[in-house]
Amino acid sequence: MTIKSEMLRTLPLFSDLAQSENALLVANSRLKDYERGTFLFMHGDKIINFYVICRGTVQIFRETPDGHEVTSDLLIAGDALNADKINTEKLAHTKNARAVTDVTVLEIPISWMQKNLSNLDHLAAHLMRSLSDRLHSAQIEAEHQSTMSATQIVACYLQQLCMLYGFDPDGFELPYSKTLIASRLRIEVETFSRTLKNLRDKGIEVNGTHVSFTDLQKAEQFVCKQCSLSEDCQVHLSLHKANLN
Amino acid sequence: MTIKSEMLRTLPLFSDLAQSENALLVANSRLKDYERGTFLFMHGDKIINFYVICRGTVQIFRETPDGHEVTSDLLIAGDALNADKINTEKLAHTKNARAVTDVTVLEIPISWMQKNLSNLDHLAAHLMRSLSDRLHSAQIEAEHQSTMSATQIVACYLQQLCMLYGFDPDGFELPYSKTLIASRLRIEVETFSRTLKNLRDKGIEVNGTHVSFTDLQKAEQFVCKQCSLSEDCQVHLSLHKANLN
DNA sequence: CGACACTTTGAAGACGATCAACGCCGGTGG
DNA sequence: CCACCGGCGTTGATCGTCTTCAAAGTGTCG
Repeated sequence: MTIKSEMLRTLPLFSDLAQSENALLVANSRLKDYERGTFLFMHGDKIINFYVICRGTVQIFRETPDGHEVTSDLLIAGDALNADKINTEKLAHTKNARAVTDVTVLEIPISWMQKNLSNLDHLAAHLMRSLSDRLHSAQIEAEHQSTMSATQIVACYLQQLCMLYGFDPDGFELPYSKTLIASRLRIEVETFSRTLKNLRDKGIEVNGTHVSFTDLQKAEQFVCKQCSLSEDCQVHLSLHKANLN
Repeated sequence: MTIKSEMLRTLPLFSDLAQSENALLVANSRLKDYERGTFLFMHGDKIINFYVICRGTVQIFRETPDGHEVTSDLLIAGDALNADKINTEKLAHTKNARAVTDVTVLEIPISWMQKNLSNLDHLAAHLMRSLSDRLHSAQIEAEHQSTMSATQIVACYLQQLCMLYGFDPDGFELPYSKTLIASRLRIEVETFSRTLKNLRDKGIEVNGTHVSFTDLQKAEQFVCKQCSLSEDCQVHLSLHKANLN
């Protein structure tokens, strides 16, 4: 039980909760593992749980009528899932959530959240914060999609990846398959592959799964300002470094 | 003072607030008019207020380096503005907000919101709901941008317009200039203009500013499912009808 | 070894952006 | 009253970029 309580405290979402709040959460949640490839939920399933990812990566995606897979998000440790379902009348999921790697999540019944959120001041604030952040990123991304070239989008993503995951700019390995990344960026694998060549001129070298920023300054000025560094990834960073052990 | 109190109650965001909450809000907010073309705030301005639109339309937009104007949102009566700024450390706006028509807004200091939100249970819940909804639309839109053709996007928008604004599908006038709509949809005016021709085959007739759905069934199956009707526009609808008088 | 998923490369095609020109107003000023 | 202008909308032609289709190379795992 104490393990769980400690686990909760390492999650940014629950970091500074009052003793009582923490205890309540511990009592009303459970840690669960999902094996690589298994589904947390599928399109059409009843909306039951709110999740916080503790370990691994979860892919949120939809299938288009023609059987094509469109991923709308890749969630990592520290991210909340279904936060936007707490205040809604929707009963069924419209997307699928699948474990990309082996995954550990904290599950909390949405119904419980709905009833008790007003008693959990700090948590409510964190959730709002989380929603705001996510909304912000969504808007930035939308702007990118319509403003920047595929090459710029990829450059931007690689840079974000590096910051958010705490990788070394001088050299790191892509955490996902190129197919998955391309899908996440809403471009075709072929296009993605081709952009990597163009990026060499922009100070970003990619060979196989190995990425390195060879000319940070040149890379910096190629991607948009908004993406170069944000403050709020620090929480994630510490969490990830803990997981790297 | 009672007028303002009544005004508050007509806003979905504040509809079912407790007497005490309502009173608090009345005391800490003010109604303000903005003339067509004036700015509520500009890029770089300090973030001061949370707004709720009571009348008119507000355009949220950014200027790209090359002087091009990219609108990220068009807000109408009932919509909240800056809800995502309540839980943030950001100090300055990154976008502009301009009155498209003469506008009335309710202004509430963000700093006050930050301090008192935990005492306003209902309001907090509404705000979360509002954020969730907005996030949801943003995600849908992102999906659209990468999945659908310009023609489909326009069809989808026209249909949403019709529902959200409570227009008659048999015939209504576009509420904004085509330039503005195109910008909102992140396509060029020329492209927008051309899509309108294609739409005739799909059961949507547009002449000048006049729109009419001539074949609802055909139109319906041309746009995506998610856009065909959502429950939560009812609140807006009633509000708008009140404004039409 | 062979099946299969992933990645790369090439060639063709589609779609939207861009550039340029024109018609259509509504307003302004001579 | 007319001439001129600027903003808006349409249309045509061209161009660039991304998708699509096809093929072949790479790697992994049974």
